[in-house]
Amino acid sequence: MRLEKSQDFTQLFSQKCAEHGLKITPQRSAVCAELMKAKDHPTADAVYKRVREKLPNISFDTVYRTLLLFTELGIISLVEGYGEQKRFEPNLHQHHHFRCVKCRKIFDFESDTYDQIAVPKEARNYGTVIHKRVVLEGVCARCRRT
Amino acid sequence: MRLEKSQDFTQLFSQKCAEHGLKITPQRSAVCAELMKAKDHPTADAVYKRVREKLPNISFDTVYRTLLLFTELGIISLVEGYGEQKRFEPNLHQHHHFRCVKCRKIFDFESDTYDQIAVPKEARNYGTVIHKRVVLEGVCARCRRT
DNA sequence: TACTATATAGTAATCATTCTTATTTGTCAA
DNA sequence: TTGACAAATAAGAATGATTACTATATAGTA
Ligand SMILES: [Mn+2]
Ligand SMILES: [Mn+2]
Ligand SMILES: [Zn+2]
Ligand SMILES: [Zn+2]
Repeated sequence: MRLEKSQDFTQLFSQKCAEHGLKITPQRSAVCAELMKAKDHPTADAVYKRVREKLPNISFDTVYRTLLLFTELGIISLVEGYGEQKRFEPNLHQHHHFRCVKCRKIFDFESDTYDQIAVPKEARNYGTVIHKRVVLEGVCARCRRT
Repeated sequence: MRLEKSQDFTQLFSQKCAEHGLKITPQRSAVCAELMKAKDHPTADAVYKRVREKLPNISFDTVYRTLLLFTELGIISLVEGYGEQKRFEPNLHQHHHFRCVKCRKIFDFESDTYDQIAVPKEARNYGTVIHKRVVLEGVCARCRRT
């Protein structure tokens, strides 16, 4: 039985909180709910704006801390960038990215071929590989048109 | 005839400056010289400290602006990071990275196999791919020991 | 050499991120 | 159900990287 993505997320959240003795607060639940819905790779500020629709009194600090906490717990992760604002990755499934160099949007795609690429000896000598990710950079269809 | 890497760099620098009508100043030359020597992926501050050995009066601002200028001109590029300080990439040759999640060092390696991986249709639909890069993340040999 | 657009140094402003502190709240044992 | 208390929050200040400003200096050119 494959869990729904949303159940997946909420479960992971509760489980990780329990594991680490962390409290389940309305703020954390709200951030979790927003991440669950997110189809993009939002900045902390973007998440803050979205969560405020539900919890108008939540502070930016709490959202930010919560995002870092979730990253720490492995509920989400960080997307590689170029020294700009942090962008968060709510998509837990192994996947790869197409990045538009103009509008900076990041598109997800999955590829068994990419997942299975062998690690060259030269790289293996550097250390133990935990994640493999392919980054494709270019100009997205929308930006190409303009 | 294959150019030496250093000639490569200096030539590219002069050529790009000429192309864009930019002046060749001692500051720019010094930054260029440091980048040429760099074996790592230095931050702006690291470059600043190194250049000051040669030009004690150079300002951080000038170094920073010069690094951004060089990036713009394609003499160097930026390394993908996680919302920390910008790190610059003086290695122009097509290559890939092993990143240590503990010490944050970034190791270069080359791989024809990686260079030639095909772009999946799903990714092609997003836009035109310009660069392909594989990012391997893990724990480097040194950090594994401790 | 003299001219002029460009570049620089020094410094201030901005913006993301992190820290501090007083107050509030979730959890749990009684 | 209640009270104690560790943990979490809001608000705002501090930090640190990045960017903008401006008076002065200089590379390139005739
Ligand atoms: Mn993604
Ligand atoms: Mn590199
Ligand atoms: Zn785009
Ligand atoms: Zn390491």
